[in-house]
Amino acid sequence: MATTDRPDFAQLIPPEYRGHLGFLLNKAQRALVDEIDTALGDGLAARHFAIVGVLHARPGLRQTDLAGLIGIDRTTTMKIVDELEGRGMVRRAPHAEDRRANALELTAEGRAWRERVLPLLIEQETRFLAPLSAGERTLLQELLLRLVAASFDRKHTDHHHE
Amino acid sequence: MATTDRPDFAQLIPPEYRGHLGFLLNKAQRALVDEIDTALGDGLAARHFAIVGVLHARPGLRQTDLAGLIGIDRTTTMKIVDELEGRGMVRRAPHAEDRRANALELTAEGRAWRERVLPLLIEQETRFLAPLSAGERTLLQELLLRLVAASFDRKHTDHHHE
DNA sequence: TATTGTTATACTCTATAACTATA
DNA sequence: TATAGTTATAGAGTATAACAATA
Repeated sequence: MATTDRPDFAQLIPPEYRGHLGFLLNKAQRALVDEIDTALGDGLAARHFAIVGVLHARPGLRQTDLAGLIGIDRTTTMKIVDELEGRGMVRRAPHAEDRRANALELTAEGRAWRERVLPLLIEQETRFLAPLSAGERTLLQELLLRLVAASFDRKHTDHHHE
Repeated sequence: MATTDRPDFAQLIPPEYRGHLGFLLNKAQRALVDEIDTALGDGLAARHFAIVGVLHARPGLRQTDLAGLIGIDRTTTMKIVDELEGRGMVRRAPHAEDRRANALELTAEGRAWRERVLPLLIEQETRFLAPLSAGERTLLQELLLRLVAASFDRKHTDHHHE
């Protein structure tokens, strides 16, 4: 149904790994992110776009909240925000209610970059998902969402008796 | 259908990311690998088990072939094989037909470790996949396999005219 | 006391470059 | 010339520990 005029490239994957979930998740994730990073170019990566996307939806977010939202450490967030600020895409404004905190905002340039690369990323994701039908794409997303939500559950439900 | 006696933990995932494939793949992969690494303990990780599993199925494999099989660089393979050899689980035997090459083999201890941890890993994967029905698990695996195979295809089909 | 941003530091995973011994 | 293993090194990506300012 997909590339029937070619050899079956699933054969490139060793049989021992075809059912190995960790392997498949790892390869799928790296392939997608690598392709996105290549499409973005210019030293900017999927990670940068992720933050720009969040700030577009939630302007004024604190750095710590941003870190919690995307599930990485505050100090890791620092570095990415530094890079975005260095390119003039993000501004660290003083927070109105807490003088310790930064209120993160997109600059006009940050918004423009987002508008510019959004079609590229959609095209990239479309190409990556091309082997699946529309229904399968939705399904894949839903299945992954349930797995991730359950793992969040396990992690956040602190087992104090350990 | 899954944990109906609890709040919906999908809410922990920011709405901006619920449909973000890269985010979901990333979190799913890290959650699974982290849980496996914790279950294994003792400084051994999913990566070590992956190599032991391959050598169990294909004794006498060269290091370079092993690297190609699991899709990581030779030099990365070196380190993991070093660690396994240091624990007496893998032996670098001389290759019968090529004096440059190593023929990698599991030792008795390597086989014993594999037998010992295999149930742990199955239990871990079962727990991770618990939110999905049996049919959904098979489907997830199949969808991921098709995506990974297609990305291998794109990578191995060299575009000489670039 | 606790939290925000920050810095310094370290650890993991991965790859590139170059060496050596074979082929 | 090319390849297998190896070593040294460097780059991402991530986290922990500790500090100053503020809560």
